[in-house]
Amino acid sequence: MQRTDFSAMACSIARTLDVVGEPWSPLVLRDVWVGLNRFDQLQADLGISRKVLTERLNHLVDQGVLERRPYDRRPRYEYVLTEKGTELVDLLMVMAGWGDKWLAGEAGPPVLYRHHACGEISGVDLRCTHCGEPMHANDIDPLPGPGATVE
Amino acid sequence: MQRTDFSAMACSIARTLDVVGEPWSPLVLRDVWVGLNRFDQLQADLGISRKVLTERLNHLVDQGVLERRPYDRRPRYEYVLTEKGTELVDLLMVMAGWGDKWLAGEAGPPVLYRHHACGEISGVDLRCTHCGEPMHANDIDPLPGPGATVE
DNA sequence: CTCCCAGGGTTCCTTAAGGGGACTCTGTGA
DNA sequence: TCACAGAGTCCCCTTAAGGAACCCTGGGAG
Repeated sequence: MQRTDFSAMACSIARTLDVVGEPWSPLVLRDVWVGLNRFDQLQADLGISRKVLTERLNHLVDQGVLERRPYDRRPRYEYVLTEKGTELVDLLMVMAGWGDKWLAGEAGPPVLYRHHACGEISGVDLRCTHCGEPMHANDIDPLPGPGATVE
Repeated sequence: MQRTDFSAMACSIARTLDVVGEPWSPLVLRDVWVGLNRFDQLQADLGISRKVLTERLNHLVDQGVLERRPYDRRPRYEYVLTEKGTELVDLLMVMAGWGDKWLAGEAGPPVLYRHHACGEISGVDLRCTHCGEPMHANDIDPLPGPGATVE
C-alpha cells in the first residue's frame, strides 16, 4: 500500500500523524493511559491483531511516546507513557470531547472525566496560552513560521 | 485490508477516529480550513491520489463534516467546513501544537497562529470548561458515563 | 457550430498493509 | 520435568492506497 510518508511535510499536523496517525495508535495510547499496560491486555481489550499491535507498539516506542520496560525477572514488559506521550493525551481528550458532542447520540457519553482541581465532571476547552481567551478555528490566522519551507 | 469498524465501540475516541481517522483526512480538513476548497487544489497541494481524495471527501461529506456545494452553473463544486467540521479544527490545533513542541526541531514551527482576541502569536492550552484551570492527562479521572455499555 | 478547455471525478492495475489464527520462545512455580 | 503465562513471530488471505490514464459536462473562443 506504500503509505505516503507524512513526516517530511513542513506541517506539524502531518508530522504528528506520522507518529500517531496509523490505525489503532490513538486507541493503544488511550488504553495505556487508563492503565492497560501489557501486550495481552491491549490485545484483548482492542481486539487488534497481534501482529499489528506489535508494529504499533514498536513504532510508538521508537517515537519516544511509550516506554517499554520489564516488570519481572522473566521476560515480561509493560508499556507506559513518556512525558511526550502524556502530552499526546491532550489530543485524545479533544477527540473524546468532539465525539461526545457530535456522535454520542441519545445514550450520552460513554466516559466522563472528573477534574481533580474542581472535582466536577467536565470537559476541555481550548484557550490562548497568551491571553487565556477561547481559541478556536475562527479566532486565529495562520502565518508562515520559521520552519516553513521557502520553495 | 478490511479495517476494523471503530464506530461501534463505546468510546468517543474510537468514534471520532471513524470520522477523521483515515489516512489523509486530517490533512484534507486542514487544507479546507485554510482555504483550499476545490478538488484539484486539494489534490495538487497534498499529492494524494485522486481516487483516495474522492473517497475521503465523500466520507467527510457523509459524516456532516464538510459540505459540497456548487459554485458555478457548470458542474463545479467546492468543499467547506460545516459547524461540526469547524469544531474538528480544535483537534488540528492540538495536533499542530504537539508537533510544534516535539517534532519541529531546529527549524521551528512551520506555521504560527495569531490570536484575534489578543493579536499575539500564540498556542492553545486545554482548560476545564467548569473551573477554567488547566486540564491535562494527569488532572482527571475517567469514569463510566451513561453511554457506557453494561455487558 | 464546433472544438477546446478546465474542473471534477472514475477505472484499472500493482503493491503493501491489516486481519486472523497458529506457532514459538522463555523463565517460573507446582 | 511439566505445564503455564506473557509476549511475541509467522504465514496466508483480503483489501486499501498509489499512480496514471481515461471520461464527462458545460461554457467560451474562433
